[in-house]
Amino acid sequence: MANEARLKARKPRGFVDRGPDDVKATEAMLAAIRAVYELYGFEAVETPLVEYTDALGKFLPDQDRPNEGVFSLQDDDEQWMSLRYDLTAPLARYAAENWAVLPKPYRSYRCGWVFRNEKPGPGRFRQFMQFDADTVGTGSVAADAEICMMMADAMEAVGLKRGDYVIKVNNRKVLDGVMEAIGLSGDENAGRRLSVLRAIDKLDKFGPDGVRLLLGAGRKDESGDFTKGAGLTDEQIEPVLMFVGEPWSADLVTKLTALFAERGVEGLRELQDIEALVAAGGYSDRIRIDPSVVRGLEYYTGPVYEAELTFEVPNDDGQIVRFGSVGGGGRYDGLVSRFLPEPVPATGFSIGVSRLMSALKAVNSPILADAADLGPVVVLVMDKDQAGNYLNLTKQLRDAGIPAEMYLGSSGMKAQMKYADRRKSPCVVIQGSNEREAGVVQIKDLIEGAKAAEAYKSNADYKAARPAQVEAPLVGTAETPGFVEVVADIWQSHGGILRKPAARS
RNA sequence: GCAGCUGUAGCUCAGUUGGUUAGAGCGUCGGAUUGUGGCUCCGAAGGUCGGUGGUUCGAGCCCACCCAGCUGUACCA
Repeated sequence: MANEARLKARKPRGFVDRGPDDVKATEAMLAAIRAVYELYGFEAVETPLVEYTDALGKFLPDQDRPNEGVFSLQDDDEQWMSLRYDLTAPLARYAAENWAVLPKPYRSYRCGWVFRNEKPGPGRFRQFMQFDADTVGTGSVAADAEICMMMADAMEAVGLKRGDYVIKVNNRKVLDGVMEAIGLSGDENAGRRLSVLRAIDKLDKFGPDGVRLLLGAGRKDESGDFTKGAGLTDEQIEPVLMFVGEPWSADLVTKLTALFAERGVEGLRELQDIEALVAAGGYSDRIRIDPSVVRGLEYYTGPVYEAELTFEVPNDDGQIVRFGSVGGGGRYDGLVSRFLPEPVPATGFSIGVSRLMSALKAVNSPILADAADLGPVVVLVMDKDQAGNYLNLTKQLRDAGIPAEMYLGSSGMKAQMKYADRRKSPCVVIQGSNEREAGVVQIKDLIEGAKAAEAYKSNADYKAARPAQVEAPLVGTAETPGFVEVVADIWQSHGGILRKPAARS
């Protein structure tokens, strides 16, 4: 026994491997989203995984510790570079760098991996995929309304039913108005404003009572851990709770207008405009103004949106779970202009691809069923000296557009059958010396065969019966189809499609 | 980061007040069946008991520290 330490195969914490089913399903989902984005006239753009750290923004917590939150490395000229942690900052860099030549407003989408160097948790990874769409170069709320409508269409394109999701819209200016009204304006209250926003963000998690504690002295969770609150007085807390707890209505707008200074009123007007645009598009049942939406990001300056799934599903332990947010976004008027001498307003939305995917699994979205895949037809190797012959059979199948492979291992027939089974092959092609001399092959349908096998109790009977197995000649005639045709029939009968390249003329 | 809980075979887990050589089911591989995936039967491989140190005649079990995982919470650009 080798006792010396063997290298342990293990993937880094917070990262995931993805198998063939997952890859296929994700591709199908992305294709559906992409189709929606392109229908709206957005064009693709791809940027690198790495950006200069300063281009990712002032949003880095600490320039002295560049690995806090992001993955960073130093170039040979000592410049700090980082793996991107979202797709918005790189887009802002790209738009600014190419501002002179881009059509304006610039409408683009992009999909890709982003990285965050932080503690992973259930459903939270250090590498994950986002799918974004943004309009850069217009301050019109029509751009915000359009993006919300596009997100609603994307939700349905991936198989979510109307009512299973809602796009919630709020406005940072309105939140600012509320805080101004309770005396939290000014630089000296910036930290406290942030605490208030965080507390509001927890409304669906802890309810109004939990938020009240967080706005005041603080809250203790069930493990006994204590979270310090924003330290507001009761007189300050009440208006905040009223604001986030009350449904959006003309009445609320009137009340708030009386309370607000100019900036808050402007926010209210923008929300009303969005509401009207959404109604004109026929999306009022799916896009809702909701004063409790916050979005943590500091760079948002106006409308913010969130795509939330409304259904509940039991998890593996039988507990009821809500998926919650599968995407979000908003207006970030300051981000592009960091690089340019002129103001460049922009708005965009980001879909969390992995989260959306696990939600689609939970509701059995048809888009995933379509992605289910058959393995290749396996040509068994009965006589090792006939490899050229088997390879030729395999090629004939491939030429007909049927995924096929010759068995490349060294095991016997039984193991080859098991291999084909595990590959989810619909059928195998068998040619021993008898068949070869007769110019035929045996074709065994593994899926039908498995059904038929249940009828046999003894293994001897099962083997003798050879269920779901047919013989076919290598070359067909007018009366008898050849083996390629027989395999093609079986392939298609199990839902396989022929991948014949389009004929060239 | 903070708090609580948990680490025994690839997976799910037993393991007595601390007592000889640490078990089961599933899975994997092989055989019964030299040319047929299922079922059944037989067999095999697979373990630094998370790590290090300590207590003890003796530790999977007790103690300390460390590491990892899970749950909650914080942060989440």
